[in-house]
Amino acid sequence: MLTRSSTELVRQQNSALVLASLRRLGAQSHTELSARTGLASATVSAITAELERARIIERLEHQSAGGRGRPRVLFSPRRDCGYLVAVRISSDVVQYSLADYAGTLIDRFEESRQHADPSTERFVVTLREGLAKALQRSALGRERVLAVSISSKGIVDPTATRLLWSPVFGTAEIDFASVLCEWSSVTLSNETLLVAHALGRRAEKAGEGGRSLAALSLGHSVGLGIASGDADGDLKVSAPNFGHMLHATDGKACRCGAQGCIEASAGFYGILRTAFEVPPDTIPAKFVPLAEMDKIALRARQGHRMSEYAFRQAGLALGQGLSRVFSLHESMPVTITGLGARFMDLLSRGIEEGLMQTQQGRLQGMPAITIAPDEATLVFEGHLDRALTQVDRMLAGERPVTGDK
Amino acid sequence: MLTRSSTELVRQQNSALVLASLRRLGAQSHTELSARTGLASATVSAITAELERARIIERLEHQSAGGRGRPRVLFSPRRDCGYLVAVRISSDVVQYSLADYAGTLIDRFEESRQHADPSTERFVVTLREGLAKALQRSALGRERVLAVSISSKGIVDPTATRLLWSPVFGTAEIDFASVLCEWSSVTLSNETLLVAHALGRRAEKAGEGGRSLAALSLGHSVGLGIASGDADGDLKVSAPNFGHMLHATDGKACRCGAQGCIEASAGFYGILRTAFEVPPDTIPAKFVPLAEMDKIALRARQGHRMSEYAFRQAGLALGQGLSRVFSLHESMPVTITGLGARFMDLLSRGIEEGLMQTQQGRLQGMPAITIAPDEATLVFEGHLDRALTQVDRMLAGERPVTGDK
DNA sequence: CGGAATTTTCTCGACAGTCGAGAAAATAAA
DNA sequence: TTTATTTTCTCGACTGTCGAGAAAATTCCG
Repeated sequence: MLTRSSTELVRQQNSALVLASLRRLGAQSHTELSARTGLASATVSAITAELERARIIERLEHQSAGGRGRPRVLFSPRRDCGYLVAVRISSDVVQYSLADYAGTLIDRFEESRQHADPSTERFVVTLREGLAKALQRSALGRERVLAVSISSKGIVDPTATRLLWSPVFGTAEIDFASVLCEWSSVTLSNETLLVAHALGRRAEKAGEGGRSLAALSLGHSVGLGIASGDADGDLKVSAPNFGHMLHATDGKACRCGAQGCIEASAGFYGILRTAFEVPPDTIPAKFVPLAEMDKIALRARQGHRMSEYAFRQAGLALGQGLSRVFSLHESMPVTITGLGARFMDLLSRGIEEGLMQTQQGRLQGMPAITIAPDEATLVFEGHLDRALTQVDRMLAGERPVTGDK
Repeated sequence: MLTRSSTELVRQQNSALVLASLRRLGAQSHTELSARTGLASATVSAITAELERARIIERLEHQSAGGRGRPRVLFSPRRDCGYLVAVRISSDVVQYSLADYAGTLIDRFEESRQHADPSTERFVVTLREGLAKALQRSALGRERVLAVSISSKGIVDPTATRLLWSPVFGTAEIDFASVLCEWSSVTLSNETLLVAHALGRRAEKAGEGGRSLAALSLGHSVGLGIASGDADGDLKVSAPNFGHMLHATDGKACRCGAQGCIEASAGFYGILRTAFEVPPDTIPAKFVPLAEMDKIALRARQGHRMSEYAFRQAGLALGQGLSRVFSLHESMPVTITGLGARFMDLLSRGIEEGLMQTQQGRLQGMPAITIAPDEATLVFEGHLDRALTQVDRMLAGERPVTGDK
């Protein structure tokens, strides 16, 4: 059943529309806003006036650039209107980034995690300390932070607050919303979902909106994010549990406890295991140093058979996995990120082989595959856009102070 | 980017809301509508008045049942307000059903298709003839038909008009919207998607809305539909290309031309091939009579090893495939329909085995599996609900005749 | 049989929002 | 200084929702 609608909702929607346009495309004048959003000029006036009164946007005094006629006055979101903290949890380190409402990075620092103790209680304590530190370093009050956006590898529940499974904490769940209840808006996202989100936005900006795309992150673990423009032109993203989807019943042990996962063949430890001819049922190493992987890759490039084979098998697992994903969605271009992207020369043959084995592969041909080495940038972009979009909606939803004139 | 909103859209949305409520839950009074939709009484008045003026709904004179106070007057959609034709294309027959706006079946007939000629041009001609016949049998004009809903097994493009691949026509595409351009609203849906849609509505009515569910149709081919309630409580359905998702690189030839598809193991021809120990690369039979399958099943139940094995392998393919789907979405209950549902006793062991091999299976346990033998009913229900929901939106969108008073 | 109680439906005025048109403002060019 | 041009702002018309209370239709009860 649909939900009921009312005139206030209309204003809320349109305010958010204006706000999002300003934030995504930068400062814009009255007329530009009107053209971009499709709203009548009068409506834009009403909305900007309200947002200005609420001190959410401000007018930049005129940039009297050429042309005759009355000069445009540009509106722009006030950067000090609020702040957001992005927290990126990875296996060895937790990175905190503070950004303002305009999306510019203000402060960033990292806290290393001790591998020895994967207790969630301990982690939550250090997380709170980290957030407190972020506030303190920039001398901000907690009420100035409008959103906390957390990311981790692993499985996130649909409400985007609970971490159901992760390589770091295993099945020990963490409900970030309740654990950080004193913070205003807490969301948790899968890391590769953020990458897909950022790539989707970039494609949108480049005028290729609406098409689906996939982000594949290769490293110690394997992650997939899918972004597709929905009917309203809104960006829909999802993060399937790709790394632990069944690849083959080959008995390769995965660190998740199951066997035959894609990661057991295509994660760093899976490649290492095959290259060194370790029995497939061996419990995988917790962590494989990148230098070790580089050595294997070097040997493979020099023609060492088993190393070459290991990468080829990894590629095959990825290719077949992608073909299965495409069967369930549709064929789409793939962008590869993560530490493992540097091995694409060794992986690509297997990937192609795996992709072309299915009906979907034959019907639609090989998808475009590109490499994006700057995963960290993409993750941060994703954090920003998701959190700020939410903030937009929140700010647009707040009714103006009545009687303030 | 979101889309702009306006007051007229609000009315449209709320009208559709009222209309959908009337159609789904039957005749309702003013107050019931107000409570159900959350709209103010005055708003309901305005909307019902408008719909009544447009001759889309009518008031049933009072059912003065018990209770004191002014008796309620029930509104109900006018059944003669419009009609819809549902066309179900299957491998050997095309079924036409004519229903009125209240969803009651008025006429139904079938036209057999000649197997010999799978040309799409010929088919389109007979399709038009079939539709004309449906009109003529009930003495209706074409303008009275508000929607034509077509279903087939196979892959449908996202705009729901083009058939991209089907077991009947292969890769010969048909764009039903352009081929039937003289009909008002033509939509094409995958058959199992309709089943999932109908099951989703049933679950919604039973108060189990919001949860995802999957429909698995077993027969000559294998189809999957997924229904899940989205954020607005609206029903989202999709039909992944499950039958031709890669199962294993076992070299079993599929009729789609690829190898190792789920259908090559779990479709009727796949089971037959294994049971009779035909080489796996044999081009599969076009059609396997149900009696033949029953014979194999009988032998399997009597302990014949190879027949038993064939069903078990089929189950395994299904179970592993489902586990992969669950990895990409989430674990969800499965309803099994189609001719093959009668073999569930033979399939279930393999299905369970396949499902429990993955992380997802372990984390979330075995999904509930139920059997729904009445696939035809479910398909028709799906046709009705999807088409009528669309009609609701269309009727609600039409502005009233001005000056008609 | 008539009035009170009760429940439902309808109506009216207030309020919120969008839109188009045209007035007002601000600048460059003539 | 005037005119042309472009942008921004303002006003009135229109549409929509909502709450409150009037009006309608029925049962209950003396």
